[in-house]
Amino acid sequence: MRNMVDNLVIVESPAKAKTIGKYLGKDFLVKSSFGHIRDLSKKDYGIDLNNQYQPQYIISPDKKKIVAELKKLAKEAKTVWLASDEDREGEAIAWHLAEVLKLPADKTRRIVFHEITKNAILGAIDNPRSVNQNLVNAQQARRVLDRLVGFELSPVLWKKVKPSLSAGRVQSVAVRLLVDREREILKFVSKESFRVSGFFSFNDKKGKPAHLKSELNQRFSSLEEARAFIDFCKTADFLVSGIETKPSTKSPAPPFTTSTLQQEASRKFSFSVSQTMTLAQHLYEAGHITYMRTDSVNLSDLALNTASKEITEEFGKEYAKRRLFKTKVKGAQEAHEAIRPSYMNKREAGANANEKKLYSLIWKRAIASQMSAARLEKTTINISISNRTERFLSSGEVLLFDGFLKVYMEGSDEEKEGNGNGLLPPVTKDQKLDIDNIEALQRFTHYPPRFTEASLVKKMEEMGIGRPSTYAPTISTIQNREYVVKEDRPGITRELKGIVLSDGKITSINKSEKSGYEKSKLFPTDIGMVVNDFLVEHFSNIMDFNFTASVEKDFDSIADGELVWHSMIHKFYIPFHKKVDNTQKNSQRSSGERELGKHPETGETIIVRIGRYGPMAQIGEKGEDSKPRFARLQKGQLIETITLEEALKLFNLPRSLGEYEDTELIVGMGRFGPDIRHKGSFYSLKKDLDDPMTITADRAKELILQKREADLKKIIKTFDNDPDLMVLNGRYGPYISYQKSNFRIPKNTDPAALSYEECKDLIEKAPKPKKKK
DNA sequence: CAGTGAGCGAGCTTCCGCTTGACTT
Repeated sequence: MRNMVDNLVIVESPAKAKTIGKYLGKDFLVKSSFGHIRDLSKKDYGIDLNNQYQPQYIISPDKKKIVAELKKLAKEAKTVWLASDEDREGEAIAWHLAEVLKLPADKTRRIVFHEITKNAILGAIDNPRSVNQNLVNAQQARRVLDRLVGFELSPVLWKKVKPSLSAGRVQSVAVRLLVDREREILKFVSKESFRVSGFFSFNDKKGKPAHLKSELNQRFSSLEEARAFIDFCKTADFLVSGIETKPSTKSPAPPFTTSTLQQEASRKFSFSVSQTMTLAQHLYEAGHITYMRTDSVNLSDLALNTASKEITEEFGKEYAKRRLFKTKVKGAQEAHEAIRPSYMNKREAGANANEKKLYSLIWKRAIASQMSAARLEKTTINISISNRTERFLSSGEVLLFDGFLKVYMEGSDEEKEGNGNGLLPPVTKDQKLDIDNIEALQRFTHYPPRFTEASLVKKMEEMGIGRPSTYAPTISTIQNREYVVKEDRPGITRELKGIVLSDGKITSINKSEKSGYEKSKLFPTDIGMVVNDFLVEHFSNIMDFNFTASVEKDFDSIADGELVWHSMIHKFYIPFHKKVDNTQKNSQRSSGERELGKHPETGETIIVRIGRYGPMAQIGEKGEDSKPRFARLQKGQLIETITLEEALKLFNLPRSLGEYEDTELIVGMGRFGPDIRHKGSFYSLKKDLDDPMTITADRAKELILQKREADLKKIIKTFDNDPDLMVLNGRYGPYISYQKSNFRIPKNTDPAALSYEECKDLIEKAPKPKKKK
């Protein structure tokens, strides 16, 4: 048995516990609580509405074991150090620990540190305090408010829209951002203009021919205007009227926070936010990086010093520059450092290719943040046109000193357009220029971009909605609820009108551009839109983008001891609950129903709406002797935008493709999208490849044969005496399939060698399936 | 899991923020 240890330190994360344990030595035992240990009970909201909103806490089931262990250790220890994070949630964790472990005040110390360095931790031990009850109360208010909002709003949706839906302070506003943006895009009308580019030639001082590319400082709104201008150019003189050089500098971005890491990993590697977090978690647990859920851009002195040393050694003294960054984010709590390598001189780490990529990104960003600014020189050449006020401009940028750009350049969400980089040819002032050609080309304004997971996180962070620990889960939730889908969508190729002046003649040119291609973008669904509109109509205060900011102000007042937390909740809850009640009783069911028009032949009304199984179109109504007909909407079609013609087409399904193997082949829209039905089996069409409206019988047969072959490959073993039992190969390896249920095979078992009896035995002994939808 | 588009009515769903694994078919 181990000797009792005098000092028990409790932190939130086990990886942190390990590191701190090393710094504190053998008089201290460092353990972790694995985050919160208690939460509100789910019964009756877990809140006593008649008694000042008293929270009803229960130990979370998955924390029972750790709580029992901590209880025992706390009893044995002389002093218990509560070292959870220094923010609202961390303070609450410390308080819950003190309550649950029944810690007497005289043997309990609350300590905090923002960085995991020996000095910071020893300093914290020297400066203990007690639990700050005001801050705890601010957290309780936050928790109770979120529970009340979520658990009162969601049931309204179950009744008025669809079961199992959800609403909440954070997720509903996230969806609203997407719906609002989608509507902006839907009503967007792109404007055309004509951009004029001039290509000139001249002989430089040595008489060598050189070329200069430039752009007119004005666009024309029609091809006619552009043509008139270019026509004028035929006889005009072009002269370099000015050369302007301006020095400029570019400074590095701050080191990563959770949100900026997610954005960069998305831009540079196309990682989803949850993928980024999983990789970062691994790097953290392996000791390669600091904590990955943070809103701070701060670096410890130790990190600053080692970064400076690394930069000086690697690139030279002139590349190092100590920089301190300040957060600009609303409501940042800054309990940790920025995300950085644990050891700044370690250039590579990670167990696989993706971890290595992410680590390298973190290293570059952290190192770059401590490097000198890049120095540039930007040159603009002005080209005047005789008797015209317009000018052609040509610009170039020369890098004088690369500075931080030597290691890292931040990505951008905006697509870049045009020239403006690189060296310019050696023109001199008053140089006369000859026309190579002058071209006018149609341009179209583009609608605002749809959100990616990462750009949505960025927006949420800017608005102070959600926390580093919840960005990824929130993004998952709104997709799981099917408020939003992440998809690629093909764009269109657009023909561009244009003319070109060359050799004194103007001719038409044909060019085209790809437009509107969307890669891994978030699209709101019909359900998302209907739920959003319902909530905006009935609960405009919760859906207001400033709701979180305004309650955060109240939480701050509670933390400062200026506001009693349950009074704040009461003031919110009374009118809110009244609205909930009123909406439950009086509001209409909401299905997003929209009338598209009448059937061209029968005159029946055609509507689209959300039905029990999702968005659908309906012809006619239920009457004494009339039965309505139904059809599912296809992927990418929205209730809000579908046309009568498109809706009518949906009723062409299911359709017959003739006979195959003496049985009819039918293509239709099934629960999982378009499919082929044949002999009681279903064969999914390949998305983006097959169109149910046009698919041929030959292609259908091909799909059937492919599926049959794939199924055959899945079979490892069958048994003649019992066709229900099979050993199959699945996504997670071999498994046993029996009467539509699946069973695991223990590791180190050869699936092909299993006998019938062994299989039956495994089925018998299998643990009962857990409840799942 | 492969239809259907409403209905007996029981029993369930749901929030946000802290943390990690466990484990899927």
